[in-house]
Amino acid sequence: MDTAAEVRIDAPHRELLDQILDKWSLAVLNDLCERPCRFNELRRAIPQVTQKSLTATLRRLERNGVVEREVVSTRPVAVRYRITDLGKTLRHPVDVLLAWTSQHMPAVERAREDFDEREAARL
Amino acid sequence: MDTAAEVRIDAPHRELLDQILDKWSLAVLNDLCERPCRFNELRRAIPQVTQKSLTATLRRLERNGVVEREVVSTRPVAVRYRITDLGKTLRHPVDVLLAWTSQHMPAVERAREDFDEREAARL
DNA sequence: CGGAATCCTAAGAGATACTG
DNA sequence: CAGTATCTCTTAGGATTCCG
Repeated sequence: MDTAAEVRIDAPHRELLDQILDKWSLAVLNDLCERPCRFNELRRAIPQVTQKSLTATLRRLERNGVVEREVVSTRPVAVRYRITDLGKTLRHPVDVLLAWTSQHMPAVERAREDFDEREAARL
Repeated sequence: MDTAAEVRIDAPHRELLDQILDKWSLAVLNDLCERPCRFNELRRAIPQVTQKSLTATLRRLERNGVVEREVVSTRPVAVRYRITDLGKTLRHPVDVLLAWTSQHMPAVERAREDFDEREAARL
């Protein structure tokens, strides 16, 4: 795969990454990649998220076109969230990212210990 | 490339991503991938960053083992930041990410306009 | 069920001034 | 040069309550 070696990280790109890689978005996208989900279904799948944050995350993802919100007018209403075609294209970048964290987590943890140790010794 | 389809996004992975993909880290890593840089060199390369945020970013990256800090004891002191071998392995994931934003930015912007328009019409 | 509205706090960002 | 220290201020986020 040839990737650009000299990519500009300007404000728009930075903002987009912030909105798609933020605290809860990855978890939401991951779940929606497997299957469409109801609101409370997502809440249960991501136990630590608050209702407020989940709502905000879903709105943001919807606004950016990677998630779709479908209201089923039963009563009480059912709301179904699903990934869009655009959202599916995020799968690869996200997987590459998570593969990196999985693979290098041990090295990172060693680095942290070393750093903290040196820091402690310095005092 | 085979990437894991079912990766858990637990707290440690989330935290690591937060520390490496945060607001200024990508820009710093990008610059350090090209060449080692002095502190003020980085400041100039990333005009909007404040000294405080740049310091914090560099410390965080150093602690996670992706950036190295070398103090040259001249006077006044010179400090040289360089990417580590571990840091170099971030190049690919980051490039994939930036390739995604570059490629899909137009679609995202269209989605945003549609969303905002619908939002305005709803009121 | 799927939120919206409100209140609150804690972390981060900016600005400014100072230092080895 | 490369920071640290301090202060203020804004904002993201949690907890809680209420609603169609």
